[in-house]
Amino acid sequence: MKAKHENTEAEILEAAKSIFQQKGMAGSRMQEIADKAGINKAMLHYYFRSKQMLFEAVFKNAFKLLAPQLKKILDEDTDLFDKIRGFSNSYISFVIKHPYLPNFIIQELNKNPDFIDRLRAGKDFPNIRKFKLQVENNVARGVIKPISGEQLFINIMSLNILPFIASPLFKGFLDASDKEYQALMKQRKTEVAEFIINSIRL
Amino acid sequence: MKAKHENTEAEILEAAKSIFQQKGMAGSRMQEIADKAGINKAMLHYYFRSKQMLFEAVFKNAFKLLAPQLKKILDEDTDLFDKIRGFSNSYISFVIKHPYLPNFIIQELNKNPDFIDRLRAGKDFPNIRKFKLQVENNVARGVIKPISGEQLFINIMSLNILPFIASPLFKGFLDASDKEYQALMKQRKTEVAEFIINSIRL
DNA sequence: ATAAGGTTTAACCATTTGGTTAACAAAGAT
DNA sequence: ATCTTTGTTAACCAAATGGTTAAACCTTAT
Repeated sequence: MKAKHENTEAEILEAAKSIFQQKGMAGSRMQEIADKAGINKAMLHYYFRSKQMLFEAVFKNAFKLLAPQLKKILDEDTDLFDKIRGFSNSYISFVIKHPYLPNFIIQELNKNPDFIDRLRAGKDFPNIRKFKLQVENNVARGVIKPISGEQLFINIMSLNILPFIASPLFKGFLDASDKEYQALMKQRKTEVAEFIINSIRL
Repeated sequence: MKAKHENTEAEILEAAKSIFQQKGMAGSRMQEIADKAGINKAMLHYYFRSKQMLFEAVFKNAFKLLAPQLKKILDEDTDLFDKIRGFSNSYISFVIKHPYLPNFIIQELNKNPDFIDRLRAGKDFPNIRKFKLQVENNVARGVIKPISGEQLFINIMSLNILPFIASPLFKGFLDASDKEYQALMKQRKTEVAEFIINSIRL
């Protein structure tokens, strides 16, 4: 074997992802990432030069995972109602796999809004154009009440994303245990889509 | 005058609020807070002992500002639909005054979920019981479709809060300028409430 | 006036932290 | 075999950072 670790770079990225997504850029320590990867701290710099560059690698990877989720709702060619149901359903599965990811992206984007420009340059950046047309078409055909694609998109995202991002706050207000809150989220898996569809259906 | 600054403690809190809410606990520097307050760094420790205690003072103040907003929807005695309209309308004004506050609370609660227990001890902690009864009553009277108070509460919060928390992300997806996004938010001031009411009204 | 009290500051301190270096190890190339 | 390249480590470094201290300052009470 050439290396003690099979794929050091990937192991660093995995550890960095875990630490960065839980503690954010400012709250994460290079030493902690190295420890988690079971690797000498100098290796982080050997492979990624600086904390900033390691962070950006993690961030881009995270965004690459999230983008396809959004593409489902923005670019697919399915019926609008099915789309809403499909997204709400699959987003929850996604969050279970990557609990810290959406919040991580939103937070670091808040602290560094110009990241979005660099992301937009990437080919797989989600675009709302097609979704807008679909909504306009459904409005014109009298299938749904008048609403702009932007507002509907924001509504769908909000109803699906915030319950996970703000779970400690909601757990507090609802006085719900982890288990109870999880049950609420499971229930939402179908209920959210119907909530949205009920609102716009004519 | 006894002091160079009229009310040093308040000035520190104001500066700390500004820095902490923008950069979070981990990303904030005591020196930066002192500079912003135009005050020697030692004063921060003189009045608040440690960064942690200064942070908790800021956090409690922030929560004290947010709680009454939620009380409006949870405890007031107005009609359900008016409540939804009233909250959506007033929340946006609140966010304009305190742009970083809701995100700040959600973030720091995520990093420190046991904060919520300490907050719950306070007298003015919002409680959903009354709202649940109101929703159940409206369902029973056939005014709205069947929905649990919890889910409706989560929906109202999500639709109102996330668009501000995730504004850089949404601006990116919608390819909207600051001005355009602000216009969308203004439009939501009334539209969100109708979106919710449309969904549940029988 | 001056003693006493809280308030403020500059200088200082110990620790943490991101980053570097020089030496070492392992594998392939010659 | 040994030279070269790549990967890895322990030790180190300078800067940043939260926190402390001792002296100075200012106001009020005596």
